[in-house]
Amino acid sequence: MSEPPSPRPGPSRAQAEPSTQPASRPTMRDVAALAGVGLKTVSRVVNGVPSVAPELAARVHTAADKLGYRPNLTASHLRRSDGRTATIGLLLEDVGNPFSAALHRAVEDVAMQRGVFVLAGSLDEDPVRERTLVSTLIDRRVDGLIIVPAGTDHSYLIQEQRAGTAVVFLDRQPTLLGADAVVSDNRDGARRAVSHLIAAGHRRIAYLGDKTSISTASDRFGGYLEALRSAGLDAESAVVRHELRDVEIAERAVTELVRGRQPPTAVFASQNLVTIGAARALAHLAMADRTALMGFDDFLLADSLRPAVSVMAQDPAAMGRLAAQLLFRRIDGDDSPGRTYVIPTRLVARGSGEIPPPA
Amino acid sequence: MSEPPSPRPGPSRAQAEPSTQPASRPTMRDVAALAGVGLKTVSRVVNGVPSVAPELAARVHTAADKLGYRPNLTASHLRRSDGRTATIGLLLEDVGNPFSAALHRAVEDVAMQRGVFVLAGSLDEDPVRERTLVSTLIDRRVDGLIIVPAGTDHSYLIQEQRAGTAVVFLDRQPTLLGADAVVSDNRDGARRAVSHLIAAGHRRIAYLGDKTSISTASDRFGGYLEALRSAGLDAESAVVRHELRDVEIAERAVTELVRGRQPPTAVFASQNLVTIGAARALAHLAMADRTALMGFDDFLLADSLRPAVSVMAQDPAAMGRLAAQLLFRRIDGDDSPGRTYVIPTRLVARGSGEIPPPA
DNA sequence: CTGAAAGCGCTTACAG
DNA sequence: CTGAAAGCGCTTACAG
Repeated sequence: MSEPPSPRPGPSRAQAEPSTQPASRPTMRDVAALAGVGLKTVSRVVNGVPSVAPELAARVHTAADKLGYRPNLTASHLRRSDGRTATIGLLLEDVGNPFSAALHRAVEDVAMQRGVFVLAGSLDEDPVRERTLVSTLIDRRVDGLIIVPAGTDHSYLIQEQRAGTAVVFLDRQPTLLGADAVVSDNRDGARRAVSHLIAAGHRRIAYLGDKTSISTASDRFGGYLEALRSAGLDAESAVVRHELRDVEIAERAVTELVRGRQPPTAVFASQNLVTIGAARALAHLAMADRTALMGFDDFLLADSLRPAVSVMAQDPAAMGRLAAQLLFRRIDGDDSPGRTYVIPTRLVARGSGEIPPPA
Repeated sequence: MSEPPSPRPGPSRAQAEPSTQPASRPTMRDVAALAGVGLKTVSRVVNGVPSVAPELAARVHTAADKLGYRPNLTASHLRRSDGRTATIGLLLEDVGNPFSAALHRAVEDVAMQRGVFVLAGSLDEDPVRERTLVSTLIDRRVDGLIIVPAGTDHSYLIQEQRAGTAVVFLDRQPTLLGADAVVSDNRDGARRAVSHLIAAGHRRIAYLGDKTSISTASDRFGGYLEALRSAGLDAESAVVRHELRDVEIAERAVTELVRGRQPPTAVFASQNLVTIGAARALAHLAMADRTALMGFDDFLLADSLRPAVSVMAQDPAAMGRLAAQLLFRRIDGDDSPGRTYVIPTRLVARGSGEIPPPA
């Protein structure tokens, strides 16, 4: 209970001026008063308008520094004629997952170049959360919105577009709404991945995927089926497992399949976590060198596993960058019809996808 | 050149009302006029104040729906007596890297519970960028700031704290500033990791680390030295490599060391990317089963490499959560002296760290 | 070149 | 319970 070094006023001060109430920030008026100039002159100096007498400008700067003045951007945005907040919203699946994080960084880089900040949020595949977060971002008057959608009805955004809020979809297409979208070539990428396995001689190729309500998952499944059909394989009796949401579930699914009566000789995993689960299951069963594995979407350390995992790599940096560029084009006034931009995937052969079927 | 379905007025319209100018959003005044009530009544209804006659409230709701009214939160924040924007700033090393992304998600979860949004930015270890981004976040009047600092002088934040902006440091301590900080037990964690290697019988233990200007790196180096000394090992002649910023550089450094005249029997890597580089180098040299490896900070798939990589795991979720909780405590008025909170690390033995030295 | 008035969309403080 | 006036911190539109 030692006495603090600085003097502590009694409770009477706490009532008149509670200690939780910090000193408020100086405003332009304060600066103007101290500098002995008009409010508008301070505004000009702060905004770098050149037509101010050097002597006045100097006085303003001195006063501003003395008071520790910082302009209030939210007030300035409110009054500005363009009504811009220099803020965009970015709704991702989960800011903490690697794919979302890569998208985020790419968007940030484009936005920061324009002095625009990013309000990011995680949707966790929840359509209700999508609508809630879109709503509060609109209420904050973001200039635009980049959305990796969780829902399957985006007609609620029509009025927002009309009201002047730019909207771009990322990774997944909008539904019931015309808007720009940037997506991977999910269907074709999956088709090429599976064709790669077929070319190595495989006939029993299992599909392991996420829930089909996610459009990318169903597109990739479509590509899988297409590859089977165009090779004359029986797509009807193919081994298919949907709804694999995480590593453990995927691992169990693969373990079951491989231990089953007619184990697949190759596995196509439609997504990162599923690929990792599959690799893990094959390793545990000591089948990793005998069962081929192709994953959709690359991941860190895929090249360090044994065998190294072959994938159809997406390009999240290119996707995020393009989405941001499209958004700013819209914000700058482009009102052409919404378009979908497809970013190609790339086959990365590392070993697991090149394992031949048993002779 | 086909005619668009909707009528297109000529250039005269384009001048009076350019097509890039979207319809502006309705305001409270518009709603009040349509509902035939006062402005303040609309405000009450929008803010859920109960003392409004049900009949009036219904008229307001009808009018608001009809116009597609959305409240302008930035205007409301500007006028509100507490001056809060319900926004916090989060400055990370890089929103795209896994550790930063995990911190981000944890902060988001705490913030969203309070209806607070997060403006995130990447500093890329650049002190200038730190000051620039802090400045613009202050100008946007964020309620608080969570910073993974890049700089080594934070005295510039003293006036911001005084002006009422809450500041919490994350992962690294502030310098020349009193503020809350949430950090891992870097020094002690490193000491325990290296002691773990010593207990396995190692005497030549290499240190591989990031640049020493990063406080966490120097703390971990300190723990490494402490472990050597307390085991009576010669810290002076220890094999030490700093400035390893990425996987490739670390990989080269380890390759050189292991091929050298007195190769280490164990390696302590102070950071994720360095650990991965070390694992990769040992694998390529076919020394992974003969050279022990301990990393600081866990990473995805560490358990799937062969041998699986032992680490001192940090808890980014707990770190981010606590930082956010502390920030909101400050925002709510806590003005006690800044404190440092240390989150313990946990030794995860997976194999690589338990390899004994050659007999 | 400079500044007083009006207003961005809302809440506060105050009458009725 | 309801609303007209004033004002948050700034920019716009307009005089001087």
